[in-house]
Amino acid sequence: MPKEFYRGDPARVAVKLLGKLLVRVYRGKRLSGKIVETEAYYGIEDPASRARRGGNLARMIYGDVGVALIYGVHRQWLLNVVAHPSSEAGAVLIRAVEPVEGVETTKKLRRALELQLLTSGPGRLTRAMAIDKKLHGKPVYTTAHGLWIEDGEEISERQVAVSHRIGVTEDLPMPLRFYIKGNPFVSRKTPPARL
DNA sequence: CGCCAGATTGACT
DNA sequence: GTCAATCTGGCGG
Repeated sequence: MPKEFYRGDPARVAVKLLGKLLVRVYRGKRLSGKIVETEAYYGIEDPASRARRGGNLARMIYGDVGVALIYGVHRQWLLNVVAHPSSEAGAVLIRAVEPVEGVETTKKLRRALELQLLTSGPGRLTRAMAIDKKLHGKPVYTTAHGLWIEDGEEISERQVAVSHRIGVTEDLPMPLRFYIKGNPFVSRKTPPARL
């Protein structure tokens, strides 16, 4: 996807990412997965955003679009892509993918788990696709760094389900999690009641 | 350098 | 269902 794809409201970009193919080249092989679950995050006005904590991540959320923003939490790596309209702030968290290419390699990275558990969760998919801090800050609109997003399946509006974001302690009033209805690779947890 | 909170996961009372 | 392991990033000293 070209860089301009990521210039838009984070929630809108999050929806557009559903069905796209996340591609990682690992040891010369293509690992890929169809994106089936995303969440949108905003700037400091968003209580769940890393931007609120300041520092480098905040600068990146307010910075150039289309770059991978990867940070660690609970010993996992979380993959986001910076996405927002010009001179605003935001990012999209990739929460789950459906394995497409390189499933065997992916299984090794995750040590023989059920297929369904390989990539259905933000920490799971980064591990399964060997995505870590080395890719932090790299653009995903070129194939130059071994991580990018390709066009994929067309998803119609009625296949998209929305809910509140998962795991956040304080959410915004509007639902910002988007996933493909009925897809078995969507992470299972139910979103907590919002405040 | 030590402290704390957390966009999670998986093991277990 | 509950719960703690374990690590990153920000911040204070």
